[in-house]
Amino acid sequence: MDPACAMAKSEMVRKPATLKDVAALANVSRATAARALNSYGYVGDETAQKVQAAAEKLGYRGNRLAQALRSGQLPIVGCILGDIQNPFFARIAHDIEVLARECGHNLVIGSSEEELGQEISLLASLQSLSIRGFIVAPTSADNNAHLKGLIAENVPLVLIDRVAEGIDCDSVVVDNEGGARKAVEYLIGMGHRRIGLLQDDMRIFTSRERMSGYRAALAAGGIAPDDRMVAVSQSTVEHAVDATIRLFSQKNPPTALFTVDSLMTQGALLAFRSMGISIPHDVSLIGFDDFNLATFTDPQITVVAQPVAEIGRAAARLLFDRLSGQGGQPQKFRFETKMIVRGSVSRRRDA
Amino acid sequence: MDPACAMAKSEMVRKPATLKDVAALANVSRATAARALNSYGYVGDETAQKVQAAAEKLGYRGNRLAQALRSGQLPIVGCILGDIQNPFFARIAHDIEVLARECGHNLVIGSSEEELGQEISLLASLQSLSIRGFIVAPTSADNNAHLKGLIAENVPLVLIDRVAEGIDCDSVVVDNEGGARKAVEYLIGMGHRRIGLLQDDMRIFTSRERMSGYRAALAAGGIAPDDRMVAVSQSTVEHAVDATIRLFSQKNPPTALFTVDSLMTQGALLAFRSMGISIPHDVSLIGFDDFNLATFTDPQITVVAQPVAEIGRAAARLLFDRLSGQGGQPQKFRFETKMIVRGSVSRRRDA
DNA sequence: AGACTGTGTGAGATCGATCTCACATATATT
DNA sequence: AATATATGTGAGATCGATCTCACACAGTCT
Repeated sequence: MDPACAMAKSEMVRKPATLKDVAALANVSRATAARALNSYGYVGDETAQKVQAAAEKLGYRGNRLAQALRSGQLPIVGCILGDIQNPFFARIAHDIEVLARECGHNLVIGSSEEELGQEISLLASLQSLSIRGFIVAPTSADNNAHLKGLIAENVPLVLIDRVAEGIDCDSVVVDNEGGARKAVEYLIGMGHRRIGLLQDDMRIFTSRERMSGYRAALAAGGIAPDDRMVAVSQSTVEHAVDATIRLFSQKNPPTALFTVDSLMTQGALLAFRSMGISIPHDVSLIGFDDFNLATFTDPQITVVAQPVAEIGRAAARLLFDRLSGQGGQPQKFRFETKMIVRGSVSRRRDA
Repeated sequence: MDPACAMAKSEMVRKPATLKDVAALANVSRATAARALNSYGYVGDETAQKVQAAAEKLGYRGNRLAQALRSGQLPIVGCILGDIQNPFFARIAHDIEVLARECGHNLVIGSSEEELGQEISLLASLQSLSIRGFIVAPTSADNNAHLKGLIAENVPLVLIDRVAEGIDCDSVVVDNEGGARKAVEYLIGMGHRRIGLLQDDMRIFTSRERMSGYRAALAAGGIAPDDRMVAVSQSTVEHAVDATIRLFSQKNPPTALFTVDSLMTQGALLAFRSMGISIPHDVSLIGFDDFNLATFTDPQITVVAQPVAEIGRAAARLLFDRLSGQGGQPQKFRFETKMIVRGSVSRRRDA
């Protein structure tokens, strides 16, 4: 009556072969089979061949779970980023995955969605897997007991894109403050004085640093900071559109805008278009983080570019160095940014 | 002398607490502790509380590896896609991760980079993890013994974006042929007769289907297929640039181009710009798969959009339905595409 | 011959959680 | 009082791979 039952005898779930099966087929003990397959200790030539043949025949493929339980380590690394849909993180995730594969590891990925709670529970869940190490872009710069916990348990951790207070471990970030400062100084040099900032949540490390670069440049240019010039948004195109519209709907809107990441830059572009504001005629724009789209618009968008191709690789390299037992002081990389001048900033004569 | 040794006594690797530790602290057996924590079988109230307290105190967090070894299943699903950097796949990966998390699972991600070998070894490596199920965008439509192997071992598998010959399992794809056909018919309706196709490797399922829609539309329009109108490229912006340049450097270039994915569409855009070819004046363009950039260009690009927000969720839903024991015939979803007419196609009077 | 070393092998413990079973008690039913 | 049933608990097996240890035999050296 039930076809699944009819199938039961012939075609039922073919379980993967275990070492015991191999040993039985080769007429040796499990211990000997293990020695033959992992080539350690003494094994007779003939025996070794028998075991190899048996393993071959059964399609034996070890059980990494059992191995990991014994050794205490699963050859997997975890990676917790803000959002894989952000091309910046997508690139990083990709590079990490490639390097992990080269090192015989797999990659578990999780999005914190910039929520601390999510980051914590994700981390806990991965930690209980005896995962070997983590690469994390922490959501919060301050609130990081969970990261301290990792370090206390001696699990290798590399922070990426952002560092966290009181966490002493390997890290790879860029010079956010310097990059932001360069950008804003450039705007000031072009005659702008009412310079807007479209920034992300201040919990986030990069947002803080970029904000601080913005402030430093203003100060150096003798411009008083003005809260009306600053809008806060989440890092999505949609939120950035709204924030930009708010910022530019006031009486005395900025003459230039600095956006702290590429999704926000895109949001600003959309907002300007919908408001009929033209770049660079009506307003100048410069964004942190380069992105494909930046060269497709007219005019092309001037940006502060990060060495995105190096960040993921550098972080993965650091992690696998630790995993291979290298000790020593934590290494802290800070990459330089590079301003790419295109056409979205114009000189301002009045002001 | 060695600071690491000095540290050894006080601050050495704090191993996570095991059930045994909890049981010892609560003065009960492991069995009872397990019952108390997982609430099954009979446990005295007082005992249960003691155990809870002990677990709390030690920060006990079960070892998923050990649990998985016993149960035979690790609460992780695997996902093998072409390339997370492609926004289409990034979106899918993100949606799958979210749903996996809701179902108490983690996500292991791998890029096949469209290489069959990579796909096979990645799959083998994940299979030996006793991973519970897979979502795969198979590189090759024909060569799929590894997928058959999965099914033989009764590991739930959902194919996404592409199906594979002779593999009978759940799948989620879009109507590639219909979408491509609509696009090309639209071009024909606008008076074009020399219609170029920029396509991906023919191993790939979507590429085949889109090609076939292209051919069908030509045939229906009474246009003889012409190999000189077809260029093959890998699915990256860079390769697409080259291919487009080749295609449009010939004597009688196409008057319209249909590109089979968004990265190729971007490549074509760059190529046209570098060649001084203007859209839609000199050439009309329509791409498969919508993308952010499409609305930022001038003119905006007409595309055949896929319901990208539904694909990942649908696939994950299918997978978790299987994991929760639902049997029955494989379900095969095929989503409709939708043409979004923007400004990159112009009517052609001559021809 | 007796004491070595060098090879080869298997029995059994281990990793941590879970589950079955047997064995206690306590309460309820005849 | 005798039997049944409900409740609570622990000893030990299990998942699969690996590693320690003990043991067996070969050949070598005094």
